Amino acid sequence: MKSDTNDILKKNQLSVTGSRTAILELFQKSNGALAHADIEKKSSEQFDRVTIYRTLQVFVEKGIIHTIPTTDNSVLYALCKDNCSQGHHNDNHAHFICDVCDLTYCLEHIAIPAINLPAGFKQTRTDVVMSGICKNCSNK
Amino acid sequence: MKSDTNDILKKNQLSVTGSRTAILELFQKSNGALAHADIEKKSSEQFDRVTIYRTLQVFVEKGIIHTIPTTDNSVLYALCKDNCSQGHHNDNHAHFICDVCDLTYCLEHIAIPAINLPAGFKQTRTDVVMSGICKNCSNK
DNA sequence: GTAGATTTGCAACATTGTTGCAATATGTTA
DNA sequence: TAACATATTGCAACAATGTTGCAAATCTAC
Ligand SMILES: [Mn+2]
Ligand SMILES: [Mn+2]
Ligand SMILES: [Zn+2]
Ligand SMILES: [Zn+2]
Repeated sequence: MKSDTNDILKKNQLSVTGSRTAILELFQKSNGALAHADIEKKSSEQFDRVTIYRTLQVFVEKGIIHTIPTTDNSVLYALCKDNCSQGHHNDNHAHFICDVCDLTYCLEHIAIPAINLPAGFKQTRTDVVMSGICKNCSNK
Repeated sequence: MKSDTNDILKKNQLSVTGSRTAILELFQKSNGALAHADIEKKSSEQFDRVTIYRTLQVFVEKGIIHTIPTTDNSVLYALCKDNCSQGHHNDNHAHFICDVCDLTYCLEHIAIPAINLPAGFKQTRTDVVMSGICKNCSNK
């Protein structure tokens, strides 16, 4: 795990630091997406808030994590599993946010369907975010 | 226009007040979606910030406006044109956010395609948000 | 017009995000 | 390994955004 995060950071020309390693591990351990606030809580007392902001920013730029839009003034982040790279994200999968447990899933296997835009519009990114009740919460 | 907003408010069992009428008119005049901050600027000196928060909240609950998720810690709002009602939104169209002019379009004519979820997941809402360059900005 | 209910503005506060800068940690080279 | 140059971090100060309680003002129904 440690050497894993190490590799990821080096591959992206980032120096290996305590906070970057820890935050990256948090994402690897987590089974869903994380909000800034989640990271702040899960790694509390460890890093400054500002460091978390900056780390997330760098990770997004480098294509290590991607963002997920929400309707509640928060942004979620999740590990990129496709081959994303500096300034070029490639994760065109859908996302699912459970209204019950609040877990956010990357639906890696659900590709985003092509959508016909009106003439003149050029799309560079498409987000599909569904919400409802997840598998776990349905079976209860 | 005035009587228009009047009707909308009454139809939704809301008392007709200055701020509600003004904010509703703002949406009607606007050709795109509005963020809370936009409304604050466009109606500055008129209403308290808190009133705007509460008005938007009520409008969403009543199905007068709908939300659009973004990846920048803000939520956008736009008039519902379909027949939405109290607690039951019906606007399943896609949205487009222009990276250049920052205008957000409701693509009323672009229905959201059905997406096959993994077994156990039950979807109640789907947001499709595209970004790129809009028609206007392409032609320049 | 009045009474009762709703809405508003204000104040106070909490949370979230940004910036500059000095101290520290990291990677590199000798 | 030690020293250097560079990148990262933490802190402080600040800005922006969001929330709550409550009294004053406004609205609706009668
Ligand atoms: Mn994802
Ligand atoms: Mn819309
Ligand atoms: Zn769930
Ligand atoms: Zn544009």
